[in-house]
Amino acid sequence: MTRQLIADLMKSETGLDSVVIQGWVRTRRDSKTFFFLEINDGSCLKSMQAVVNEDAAGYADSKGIATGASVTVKGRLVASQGKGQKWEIQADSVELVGSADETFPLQKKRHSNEYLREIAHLRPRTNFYGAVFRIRSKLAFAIHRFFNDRQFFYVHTPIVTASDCEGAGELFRVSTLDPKNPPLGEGGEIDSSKDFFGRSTYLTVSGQLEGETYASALGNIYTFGPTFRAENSNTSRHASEFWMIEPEMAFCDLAADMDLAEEFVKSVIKEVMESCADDLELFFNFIDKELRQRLEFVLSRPFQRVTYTEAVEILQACGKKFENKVEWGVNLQSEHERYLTEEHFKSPVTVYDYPKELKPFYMRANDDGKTVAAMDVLVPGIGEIVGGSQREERLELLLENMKKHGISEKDYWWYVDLRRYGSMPHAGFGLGFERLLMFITGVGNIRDVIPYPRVPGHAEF
RNA sequence: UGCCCUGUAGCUCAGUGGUAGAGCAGGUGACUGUUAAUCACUUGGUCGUUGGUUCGAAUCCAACCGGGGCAGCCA
Repeated sequence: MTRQLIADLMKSETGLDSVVIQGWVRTRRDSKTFFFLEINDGSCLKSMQAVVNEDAAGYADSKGIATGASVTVKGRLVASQGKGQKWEIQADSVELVGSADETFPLQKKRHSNEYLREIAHLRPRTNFYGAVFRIRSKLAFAIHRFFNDRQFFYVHTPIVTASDCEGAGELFRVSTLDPKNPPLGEGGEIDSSKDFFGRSTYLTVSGQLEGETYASALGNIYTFGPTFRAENSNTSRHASEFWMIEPEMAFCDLAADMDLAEEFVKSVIKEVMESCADDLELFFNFIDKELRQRLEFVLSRPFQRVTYTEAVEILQACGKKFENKVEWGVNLQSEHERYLTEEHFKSPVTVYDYPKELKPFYMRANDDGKTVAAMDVLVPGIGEIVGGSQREERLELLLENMKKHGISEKDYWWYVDLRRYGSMPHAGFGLGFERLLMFITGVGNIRDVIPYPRVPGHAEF
């Protein structure tokens, strides 16, 4: 007899004569001749209450069945006499599978997220983290479905890469050289040609450039995989290892790119709200009282859309004191982005057409000579969740840009080739998976939505 | 990387210069339906570390270590 999932039993229309559940004891309440067990098997937020009378098999040996232990309970699914649950199991037998002694760190009370991070191997056994990671799974699936439904192809871009991409932040080096005795070149520098790949390699910071090559063949593609940034960022929304979704569309301009980003965010939120209603209740009730309203608001209204220039004008005219001055040509700071999305528009905002000096070499120059076809989607509470652009498809302009940014044409020969052979307008964006999950759950720290978060100084587990 | 906050029992925290406390958890007992069960009793501490000030330091000061927040960088 195989175990049945509590998620399924909870939905049962009728009582059942013979059921088996296996899971972990959340709490035990003793009475003189019987006890209650609350058992969670991870299949859903709810735990199943089992009533174990003294005539149940295993009752005599049940002393070790305490919080944290794993158990098998066989019995009948019956309507509960008590309040708080529809169904409970009247146990015919109870069996201790694996005990948990009094050192088991999870107690039947609230723990701080900071404490639970230190026991990240056990925290998924709590209601909060169980819900986070069930939703994480469903969200990932919703993302694949979104693209699959629209005939996008899923491309696996490399995780080890040689492109010191975009001249952006620091990269993690990938090497098999002996750090104590690396081969040296004539100038005393490490000779990467002797390394495993015959050159310097890194963990990817983005699959975009490779994604563009596949969009230039399959049409519409997306990537969804781990991404690594070695920046010494210490904030609640940065991790050194995170997952990113990067669609890339051939024959597509910035307007359609923004349309897709907005549709994407709405669609996956809608799907998660339907498929994870129970788990989301926990966040609505205990994490953020305004969360439900905010998600429904996002679904019901179009995103606001402003150019960078308009955003600057709004910020300059709003009369609010900012720590950092707002000036055309300067990056919007967190406080500015937050003002736009949280106070001025009170909704997600897409800001587009940024000054070209602020953006990387691959973004397409606009006709005004000053801006590029870039866009960021900002959401309340988190800030930037999507960054994207239309790519520069014109060979001469791309080469010119690369020169300006000090990027070697030789290293990116294959990327430049796309502009030589059948070039076409194309666009895409990158979306931080964890940031989206934070937005949907209202969880305030990225370390609480990744099973084993990697941040500067921390790689335990 | 910069600025700020913080470290007391297994957990959450009180104690702010004069003999270390509470709730929960753990243990023992009671209880015929509990829901973070309840009730009674009970175990449990080099007050992060090192140094300094003081007759006396959990308390004041410094450094270091750990945790957190904000900013920059971005997703």
